[in-house]
Amino acid sequence: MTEGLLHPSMGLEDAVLLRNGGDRLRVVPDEPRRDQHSDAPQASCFDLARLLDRSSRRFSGLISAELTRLGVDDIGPAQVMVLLAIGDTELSVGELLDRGNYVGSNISYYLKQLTEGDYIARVTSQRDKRSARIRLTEKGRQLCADLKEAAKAFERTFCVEQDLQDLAVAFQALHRLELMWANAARFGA
Amino acid sequence: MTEGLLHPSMGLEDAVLLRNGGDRLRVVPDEPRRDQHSDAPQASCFDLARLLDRSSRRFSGLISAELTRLGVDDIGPAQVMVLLAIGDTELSVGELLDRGNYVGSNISYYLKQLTEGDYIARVTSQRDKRSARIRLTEKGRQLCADLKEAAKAFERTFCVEQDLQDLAVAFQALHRLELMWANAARFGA
DNA sequence: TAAGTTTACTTCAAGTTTTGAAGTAAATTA
DNA sequence: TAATTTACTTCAAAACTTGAAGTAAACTTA
Repeated sequence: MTEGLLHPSMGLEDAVLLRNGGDRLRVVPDEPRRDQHSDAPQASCFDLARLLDRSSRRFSGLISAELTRLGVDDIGPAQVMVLLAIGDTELSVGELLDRGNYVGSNISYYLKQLTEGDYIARVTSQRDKRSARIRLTEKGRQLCADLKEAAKAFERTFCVEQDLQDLAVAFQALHRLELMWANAARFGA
Repeated sequence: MTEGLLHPSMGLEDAVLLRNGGDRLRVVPDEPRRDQHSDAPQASCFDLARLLDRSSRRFSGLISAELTRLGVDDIGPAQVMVLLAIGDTELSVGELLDRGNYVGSNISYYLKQLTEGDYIARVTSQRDKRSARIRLTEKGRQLCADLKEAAKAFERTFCVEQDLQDLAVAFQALHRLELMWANAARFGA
């Protein structure tokens, strides 16, 4: 049933992607090119950007729904992303900033809410008293665990092996693109 | 309790992804396993979501910078996404809604600004007078063209072949994941 | 070591964007 | 012809983002 929803024709003609020693996927042309019409629409970086945008919105929607189901109503998907970014580590605001490419004042705003909601705990670092150290509270950890459980349940129900692999593939490729965009930002495109 | 953001249970070890007749990429095991250390970080869907988020922000930043460079200051990256979503076609608000998975009132808001800035033209459909038909004006088309030119210039300068392939790969895989999330939303995960 | 600079944040006040609950008007259906 | 549905738009409140201060600790330098 998924098949019907997939829209056909998109660049990237038949190809073989193979993972080499390091951590890159390579696309190599498939033996005898079957479709010569390379007018197959090639995804531009704008197409990807729109897809990123749309996917984010979609995913946020899912998280929102799950939060509602869990009876959490003092934080939204954006704050959840921050929780997930923190994960099991204890880190400084600065590190968190880097992790999510956030703006400082913005993270401060989120952290305030998360602290008020008791999802995270902050202590002033002893080493450097300017720096705040952040970590999840039990409540925060629990919420993350619940969400992960929901995600797993969802995967078990709806995902085929293929989907999980798509996830890995998308992650890898996107990760590298992001690094490139980061460089672009540094150099001033 | 919580086992971190990376859950270590998904096997994209050495593998070959190949595109079959339809439009799916498949992963098949690679001959002699080269890297045994499968501690290669495994991405969960939350990791991907965060990456999506971060990448979007990054890309928005680039667009903002480019808009500034072009002297455009009446619209931002979000509006640009809408312009790009419209592209060369003439479509109704409803179609646009689907394209970007937007919320109705939200698109209305964007369209208002884009109309005021003379980037798009809207005419009431003759067939169905409730429906507005949208298309880019010359100004809108020009802006899109300028941005695409900038993107190409950027690609020429910074991208290696690999990057372009990452783009295609990320697009494909993410596209399918998005469809899955869309289904999840329909079925109520 | 006093003075200046940088770092690591936080706060605040404007904006901007998003949401959701109406509202409007044209099409459809009963 | 009276509901109902569809295709939007509007509005106001909430959420979010930005950028310009502000604070205080750490570091540099004269």
